[in-house]
Parts: sequence; structure tokens; C-alpha cells
Amino acid sequence: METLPHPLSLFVKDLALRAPLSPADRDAIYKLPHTLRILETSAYALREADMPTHCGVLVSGFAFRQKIASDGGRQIMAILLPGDAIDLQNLFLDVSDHSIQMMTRGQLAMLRREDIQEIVRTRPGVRQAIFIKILAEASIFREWLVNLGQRQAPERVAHLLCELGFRFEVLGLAEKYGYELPITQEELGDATGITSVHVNRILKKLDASGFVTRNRRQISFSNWSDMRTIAGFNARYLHMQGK
Amino acid sequence: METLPHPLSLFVKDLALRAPLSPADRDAIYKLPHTLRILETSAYALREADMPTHCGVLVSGFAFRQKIASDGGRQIMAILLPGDAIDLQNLFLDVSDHSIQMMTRGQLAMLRREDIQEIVRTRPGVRQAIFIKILAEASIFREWLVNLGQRQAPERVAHLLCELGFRFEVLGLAEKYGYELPITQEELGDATGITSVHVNRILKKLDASGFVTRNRRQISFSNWSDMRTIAGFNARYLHMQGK
DNA sequence: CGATATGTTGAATAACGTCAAGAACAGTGG
DNA sequence: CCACTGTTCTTGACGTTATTCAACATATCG
Repeated sequence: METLPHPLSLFVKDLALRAPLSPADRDAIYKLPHTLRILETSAYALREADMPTHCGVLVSGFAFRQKIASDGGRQIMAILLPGDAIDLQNLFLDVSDHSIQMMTRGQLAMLRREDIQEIVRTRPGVRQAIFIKILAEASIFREWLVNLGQRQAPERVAHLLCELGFRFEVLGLAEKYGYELPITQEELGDATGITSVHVNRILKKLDASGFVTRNRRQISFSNWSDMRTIAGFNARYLHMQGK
Repeated sequence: METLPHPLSLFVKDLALRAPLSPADRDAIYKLPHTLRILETSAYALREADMPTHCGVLVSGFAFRQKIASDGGRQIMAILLPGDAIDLQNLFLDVSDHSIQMMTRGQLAMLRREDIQEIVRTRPGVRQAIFIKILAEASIFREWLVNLGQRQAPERVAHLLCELGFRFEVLGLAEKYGYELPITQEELGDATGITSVHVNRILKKLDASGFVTRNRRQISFSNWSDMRTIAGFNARYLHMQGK
């Protein structure tokens, strides 16, 4: 009989990549009271202008941060993997400035805002890790700005794939440097600022050149070195201390 | 005989827009020991991969956060106005993931990292304001992602002008809704992900349509309502509580 | 005043978007 | 298991936006 991992184990693992967490720190996180919510594909975990009372942590499935421009276009600003918290920023900001939508079906652990604030106040190790996590995410936003502003469409897509491959890897969600992500071409386009039609053509070319392989909605790549070169990818911005 | 304002007065004013600061909070900030550095145009206040020991606050002049892509292109990720801190994030992150370059000549107040950490630890009001300031900047990065990913070039430029107009306004740096900023078209392009040639053509059109006026390197606009409409600008992302 | 950076313009080109139609796929209920 | 339905993918033809290159004009700065 297999024991299920704790719902927050990836959250702890991810935090521990940022700052050392003592056994007591980990224990304190595991003991945080929480409820589990199951969310279907496309469901909103949080909406712009909401005033969240809880802090959600993605336990399984994928989600993204998004915002709708005035012309109706959607910009995806971040891709959230299991273990990622969706609204740490709302520990300090009352009203959300963007939405979180599920990319797949998944589970969300809901923690009470005050409980996290308490643990941040009393545990320096947890505080350090959470603040670094928040700041590392801001660093990812900056790198995405470079992606959208300075790179051509094929390099943009390749860079996004590199980032996801790397993040999968450090979490232990991918064996070797490959990974598989159930993302639509529309979503890929909304994350990179190009149309889904153009994403399709780019993927076709990357596939034909042997850089990526596609199987249904799963995209993966195995030649890390080539992809890194195409994308101009340097993982420093992820702030994972040499991982 | 006029008394000069305290070098950190705009820093305090900006923080107070985020969270209430008591007279004692303000006093504690004013009493932080600091040295003043004068930086020439194009000088670096901080370089990528540096490990800063101090935290700089812009006292006068303008600067920007930037990163160089592997193809040599520069992406400007934020424009810093007087009162902005340049590396609050390095209170927690050891190594800088981007550079800060001066846009004009200006002064930088250098505060000791430990002094800020101390004041953040002991003064809840200051802590709240600084954290909100950090998170509001992350929100600006997200809005810039929308700008680069979803808006056409003219709207992008207009949106940037709106943001700067608004930020000038709340700091009291602009009378009415106009403002003047000594920014080159090259820099405007690097901030919006378009070439300087195209920026030139866009400004020409915005000028001809009466939306902006240009005088040497100064760009300004007066019809706030029109600009807001063109840009699809909504100030909520700046987190200035209804200001 | 001369040197260098920035701004301006046109013509040619490349990158990307739009529109439209059909094919493959994923989820649904029978 | 199948037929049905809406979604996603794929492809071509064409239009638009933005880039590149190059030349010259105007500022800015020492």
C-alpha cells in the first residue's frame, strides 16, 4: 500500500530550492490547516479585482496567470506548476490585479492568509524562502519581457520551452531534460504574444528540424543544448542557486 | 534662503502612497545613514551579476532597469523616477539578475542593506509599505507583458506615456496631467520592443493627430482622456489605492 | 566650433497577422 | 463501442505591421 505524498510536498520542495528549510520549518508548513479544491480545466482559481481571503497552492495540474487587454486579447504572464503558490502577493496586496485560470484539471490547497502571515512572522527560514520565491517570480516576469520585446517568434517559443523544461527538471517532474506539457497552441501563443496560427507554423519547423517532438497535445524536447542555444536561455533569472 | 528637501523625501512620499507611514516611521527612514553618489548619463548604478551591499534610492534624475538579450538587443523593463529604490529585491536575493543604467544625470542615495533590513524588521508600517512597493513593481512588469504581447506599437507607446504621466502626477512631478521626460526614441523603443525608426514614425503620427507634443527630447501630452482611450490604460495595476 | 549622438525620411524586405476551410482530435451521451 | 459535437490543429492565400538599410538633417556636448 503506497502512501500518498503530502499535498504541500512540492510547495516545500520548491521553497527549499530558494533557501534552506529546517525540518521544523517543513513541519510547520505541513501542519498548516488547508482544504483541497478540485478545479476543472478553464476554471478560475482567482479573478482580477477579487479580494482573496485565502492563499492557494497548486497541488496537481497546471494553471496560468493572465490578463485581458482592452481589445480582448489575452496575455498569459506566467505558467504555474504543481507546488507553485498562486497568490502569495495577496499577503500584502488586497485586490488582485490579474486572474488565475486552470490550464488542466487540478487540485488547489487553500491556506488561510493569516496562517501564512503567522508562519512568515515566526519562522525566519520560511520567511526567507517565501520572499525569495516572490522575488524570483518577479525576475521571471522581467525575463519574459526580454522574451516578448527582443526575441523573434521561434526563439520566444524555444525560450518558454526551456524555462518549463528546467522548472520541471528541478521539481523532479521530468526525467532527463525532456518534459511534456499539455498546452494548446493558442495558450502558447498567448504566452509569447503571437497568434496560434503562427505558433503552429513555428512548431512545425522546430519539429521538422528535430528540435522538438509533438504527440497530440504533448510537446517535448530532448536536446537541451540545442534548445538552449536557439533560445539564448540562461537559467540565472530563475534564482535556483546553481541547480 | 530656501531649505532643500531631504534626499529621501520622494522615497517616503512614494512609500506613503502604498501604506500609511506614521511620523515615527518617516523619521526612522530620514535618519537612515546614507551617502550620495552623482551618476552621469549612461552610468551603471548596478550591473547584472553584481552582489550589491547597499540599496540605492534615486534622489534626482531618471534611470531604467535593463537586460541585454543574447542577440545584443536591449530590453528596458522599468523606468525609475526620483524616489524609486533600485534594488529592494536584493534585500533577499544576493545576485542581481539585471542592470540599472542612468537615463539622465542624477543622484543616488546609498543605504546600507542591514539598515533597511533592520527598519523592515522593527517597523511594521515601513515593512508593509516596502513589501507593497516591491509587489506593485511586479504588477507593473505584468502590465508591461500585456503591453508587449497584446498591443500594437502605437498603443504600446501611448500606454507607456500614460503610466509615466500618472506616476509623475502622484509624485507631484507634473502639473496637471502633462509631463516631460527626457527620453530618446531609442530608449522608448527598447522599452516597448520596437525599433527606434518605428518609434519615430509613431510619434510623428501621434503628434500630427494632436495627441502628443514634442519639443527637443521632451515628450508630453495634455489630453489625458484621449491618451487613456488610445492606450487602454487602467491605473489599477499601479496599486496606488484610488490615487 | 567640430564631433558624436539622435532624429527623420524613403524604399525594399521580412515577420507576423487575418481569414477561411478542412482535418484531426477530445469529450459527450446513447 | 459508436456517432455526434465542439475544440484544436493545419494549411494556403493574402494583407498589414514592423524591420532593415541607408542617407541626410538636426541636436547636443565638449
